[in-house]
Amino acid sequence: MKATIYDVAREAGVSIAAVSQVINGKGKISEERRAKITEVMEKLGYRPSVIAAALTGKKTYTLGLLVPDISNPFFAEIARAVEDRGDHHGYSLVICSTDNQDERVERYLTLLQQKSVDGIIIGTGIEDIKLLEPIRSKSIPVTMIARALPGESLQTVVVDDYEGGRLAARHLLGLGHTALAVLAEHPKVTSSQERIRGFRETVAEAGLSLPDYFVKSSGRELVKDGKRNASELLRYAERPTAIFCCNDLLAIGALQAASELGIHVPSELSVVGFDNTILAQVTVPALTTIAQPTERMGELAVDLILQKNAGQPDEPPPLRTVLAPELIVRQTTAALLR
Amino acid sequence: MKATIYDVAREAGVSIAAVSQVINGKGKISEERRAKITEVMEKLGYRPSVIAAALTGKKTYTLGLLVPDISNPFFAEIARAVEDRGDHHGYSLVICSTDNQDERVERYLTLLQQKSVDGIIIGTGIEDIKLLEPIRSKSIPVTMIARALPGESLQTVVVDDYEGGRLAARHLLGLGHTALAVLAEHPKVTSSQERIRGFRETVAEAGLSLPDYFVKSSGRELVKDGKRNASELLRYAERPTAIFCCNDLLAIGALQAASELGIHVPSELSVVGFDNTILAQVTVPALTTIAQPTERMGELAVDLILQKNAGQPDEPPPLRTVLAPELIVRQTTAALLR
DNA sequence: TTGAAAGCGCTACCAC
DNA sequence: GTGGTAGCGCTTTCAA
Repeated sequence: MKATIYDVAREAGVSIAAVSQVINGKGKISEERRAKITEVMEKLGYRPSVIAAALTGKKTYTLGLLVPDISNPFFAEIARAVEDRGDHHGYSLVICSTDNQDERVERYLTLLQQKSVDGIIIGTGIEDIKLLEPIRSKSIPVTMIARALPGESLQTVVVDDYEGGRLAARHLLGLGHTALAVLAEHPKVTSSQERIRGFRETVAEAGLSLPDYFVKSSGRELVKDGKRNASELLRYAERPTAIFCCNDLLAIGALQAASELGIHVPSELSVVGFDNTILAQVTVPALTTIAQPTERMGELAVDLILQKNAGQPDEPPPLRTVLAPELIVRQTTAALLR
Repeated sequence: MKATIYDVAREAGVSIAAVSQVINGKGKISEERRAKITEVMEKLGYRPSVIAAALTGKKTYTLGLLVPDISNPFFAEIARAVEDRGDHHGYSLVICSTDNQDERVERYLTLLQQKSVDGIIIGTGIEDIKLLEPIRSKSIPVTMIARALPGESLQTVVVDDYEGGRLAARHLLGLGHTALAVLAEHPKVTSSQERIRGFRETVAEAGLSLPDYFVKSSGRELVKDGKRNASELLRYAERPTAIFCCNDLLAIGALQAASELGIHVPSELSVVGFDNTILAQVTVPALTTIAQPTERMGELAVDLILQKNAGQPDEPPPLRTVLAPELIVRQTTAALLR
């Protein structure tokens, strides 16, 4: 049986109030009693119930994290970063894979609310912003991570997707490519849209264009869809010499398509990914990609939601924190041979 | 402000007991009152507090999952499987990355206990079995997944690691390899030990031996350590023609080492991984590996811990469920050329 | 059918 | 310093 605060009090011959005091290290107790109580707690293997404490208004020390899919390497990394920082502050993490379905987002949101989590970090897209209404009105802190919600005034921690797209474009342009294509995620994924916007504008600035038929969207099966779409692109009479993929999974698909079609990477085709997941390090050739500072993002998101702005304790936290992406040049990009 | 059961009761002009009844769909209430109460709940956006309900002896509908590292693709997949099955039964999942450190295991275990989770699924190794004592004595259901604890009478769901090792050995032997080496995980990882045992015995049955200097253990940096160890192996005057790696990450390291040394895979070196994570599909050449049925494992572990043996409701659940591994032949293994 | 009331384990306030 | 006690939100008898 689990020991309760009453068991400890009785065994130590004191009141539960006294026990509560030593649990929370507050109030005044004689050293003697404190020692006695501590000893009894030890002996009984007593662990205060977070549930009961939470009911009296204290926190649950639990955070919720919504991601599209925890088995997606990028989000697994985000989750790890969030978990670590949460743990650092004494919080644990409830994981919720939404598969990008609003219906699941809604379910999880009310579930987390019912469980009285102290905050919810959202790293998944939400189509219908109204879904957030219920939890906002219950004043549960919410922070977005790796995904921005257009027009919403939510705290957000993202990488500069637009700039990431620009980095990719500049890199490819610098290598002499002029026939550029893009493998996008599902059209509703905002980060993907931004990356493409940055890419497209940079390409335009170079006096080139990115025709619509050179931009392919994917569904849920990232690798497979990426492969299929890349395959299509590479079969055009005038095929692209470089493909910018909105994430590493899509890039893997592109690499597979190229390999299957006997198109050599990077001499005949350059491929750039996004996210710099572990996958980028294991492909051969190793994938050139745009890195997101996942660890930093996790830290910031957690600190923000817990209102632990270590830095300037008085300044109101920024509503939008945009981190710089970084181009990681590996082996899938090269100057165009002719 | 969050609405409570009192708010609903007052607003509907009934007692909280009545509200409680409609929440739980129990007891007898007139259709009229039920409708009225439901309406008020709706209007107030009322969501019963799981915390408060849990305090009265009901469940928390939360499960804990311990894994070495959620950012490791294999465990991310296990987590997804567990999450899905838990969700299926109405439970949410708290993730705990232990980094294989007993100290963290201990911390997380008491934390989960304090949060009154309804069960803990452990997918990480534990050196000191005594760590489980506290939670076992508090009678919190515990189930092991993907990892077995030697000599412990805990419900366990694992793949047949020994058989997995045999599969790998038979495959390699069948291809004509005689100079076999192994890339192991940390010596304390039991699943790794079993895989090697199966591998070694099968090799022995073929009249060959697996010298100790052909078996290398790794630390925490799987890919890096795998690369370093493989590099060493491949530099021996008499180098192995095939390497069995205890997981895909190590195999990636081996692939990188081979590539760096200009040793062609699979014509000069065959590599077999373990786990069949997404990584195995993205390497080039694609990795031959031993698959674990992660989805099924997640289902079983959750059903076991929740005691929902759909099958035979009366039979006591098996203490040890061993699932069959499967050899997935891709492109990193080939017959030995000479 | 319905509601009053006794907890569940803990915190916090208030008297002593 | 110390302990009594009123809740926190909900479930569950037990009378009415």
